[in-house]
Amino acid sequence: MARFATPPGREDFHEEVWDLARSIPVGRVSTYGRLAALATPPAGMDPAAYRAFGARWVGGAMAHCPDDVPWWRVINAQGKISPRDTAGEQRRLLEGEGVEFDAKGRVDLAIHAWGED
DNA sequence: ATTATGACTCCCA
DNA sequence: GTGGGAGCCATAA
Repeated sequence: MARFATPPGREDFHEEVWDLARSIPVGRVSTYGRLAALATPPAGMDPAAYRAFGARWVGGAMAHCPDDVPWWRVINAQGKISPRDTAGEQRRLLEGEGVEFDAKGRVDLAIHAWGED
């Protein structure tokens, strides 16, 4: 499996991402791209490439994160839960924290989004 | 060395 | 608002 979670020489990138994830308050959510933007991008990498793949690396980091990391508070830029086996459980966890989903199963990022403010 | 794929995002029809 | 394609990194086969 392509655990695409490692930018060139940035195994600690995971730790930074995990730390950012731990910084997400209860009842708030963030996106892969947002966390990637907050994390330190690999030097010399094209911003466009990082924008696109940084988000994937964040996803990869979440894929095998420690148990103390609130991976369920990380969703995609569409405000939806990324297709995954435990997507239903993720939604349940978020709802348990007070995060509201609309009829389309989407989170209102304007209210619950976190990462910059 | 080449091909396929991935917890993504952006752009355009 | 929805849907499909491109982007361009690293890992696995």
